Amino acid sequence: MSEVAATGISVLLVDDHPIVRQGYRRVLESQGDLHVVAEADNAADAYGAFKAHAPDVVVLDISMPGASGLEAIRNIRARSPRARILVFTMHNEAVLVKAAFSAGASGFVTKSSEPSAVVNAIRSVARGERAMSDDIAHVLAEDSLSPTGSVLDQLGEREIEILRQFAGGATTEQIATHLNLSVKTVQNYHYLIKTKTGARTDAQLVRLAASCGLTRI
Amino acid sequence: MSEVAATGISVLLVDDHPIVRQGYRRVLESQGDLHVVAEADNAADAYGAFKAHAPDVVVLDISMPGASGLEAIRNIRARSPRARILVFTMHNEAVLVKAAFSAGASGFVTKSSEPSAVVNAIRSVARGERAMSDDIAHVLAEDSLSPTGSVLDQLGEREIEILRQFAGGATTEQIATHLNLSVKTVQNYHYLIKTKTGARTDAQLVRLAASCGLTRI
DNA sequence: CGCAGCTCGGGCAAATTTCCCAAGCCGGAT
DNA sequence: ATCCGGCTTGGGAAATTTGCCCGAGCTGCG
Repeated sequence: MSEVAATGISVLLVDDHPIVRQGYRRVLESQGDLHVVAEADNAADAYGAFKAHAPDVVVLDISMPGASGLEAIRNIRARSPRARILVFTMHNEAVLVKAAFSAGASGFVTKSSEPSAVVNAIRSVARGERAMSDDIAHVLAEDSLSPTGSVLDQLGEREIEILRQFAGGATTEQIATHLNLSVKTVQNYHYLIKTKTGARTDAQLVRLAASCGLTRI
Repeated sequence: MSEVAATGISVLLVDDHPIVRQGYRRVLESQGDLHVVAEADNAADAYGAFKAHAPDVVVLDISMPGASGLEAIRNIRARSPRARILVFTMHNEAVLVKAAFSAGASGFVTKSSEPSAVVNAIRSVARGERAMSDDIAHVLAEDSLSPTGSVLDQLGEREIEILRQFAGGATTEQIATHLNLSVKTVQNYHYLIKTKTGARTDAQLVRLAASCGLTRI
């Protein structure tokens, strides 16, 4: 860590908005110990940039067009398990946070955070620690009744199938017919899936399903 | 206008993310002729800041919690018709663009734009010209040629705002609180939106919103 | 002026969601 | 073999939401 302080921390910035990247770059560079060595504007390029520059920390917005940011996390971590990834986004849904961590993220910071909190999170992640902003800790705490891992791992096969069809736009009756179940059973699954994933609304469920690749939009 | 060039252009930044504001500030200040004289993190404070600092240009993100950014535009313009407002957001829906201009915006630039395009737009707006980024011009052009308007064209401004928040994962109560409406009204809008768009389930609504660029997954 | 459209909300029956519960089944642990 | 735990399937009842109708205020427009 002392050598980290001496060398500084190299950062790969991944965000699809050029001016936002530029702004972050300036904020980070002004810190003295943070150096943006590369940028990427989509999930696909993120891994290439990671390979090429081996940054200490990847700062990435998971709400990007094209492939999900969660995919990018898995992609990078699968091939470089020591990668440190800090998710930096405006979303603060518990399901997303859990999905990001189980995909291999080291930290999760919202854009509502103070700049100082963001740079501190980058330093924490660079040291190998987990980091999250206060608001994220709060939503996780509220949510804190499912200690189990990946969002989809806690779902059974039937639940996943029903989630897929639901997120695809099917009505409860259609799902019941497709699967030869009673409407009541499908309703119960619907409820179960929501509680298991921590989604509070159907919209969050759809977003979750989409971010896990369960459905395409 | 020559005195504008001599004095520089004063800017009020309105965005709800502190670090994003800080980033923009640095990018703009680095131009030499642009000076950020004030910031606001919500629509309600925007007018107060405008009054206090009389900036040449207001740069404002319309996707903020609380009152709609469109409200803020109308608010400022109603009391200071000479105000120059540049909308700066990640959304690129034709309906939103048209709503912003008819609310009194002088320009509309997306965050996908190059930083140079953004600063040039600020300068154009400061000169009293209309400004928009290339992608916005493109969607407006497409929109004016399309015989069958977008699904979103049949929705009112409030409906679009509520659809955006809903698709983003907000609960009915959260939306009601954000927009200072009764829960009942939000429920009615929810229903209206469904019937107008023909969506049968909330999931279909989310997919529709996503495919129109109203929200991102 | 009148009409149309948007915004905002009340009302009320019907439907759905939210929880709690039970039973059958199956695989693994004891 | 037996028990435990998890998955699957559904019933039931209270709480909430939806579906649809309504009116009122406001604004812009012919």
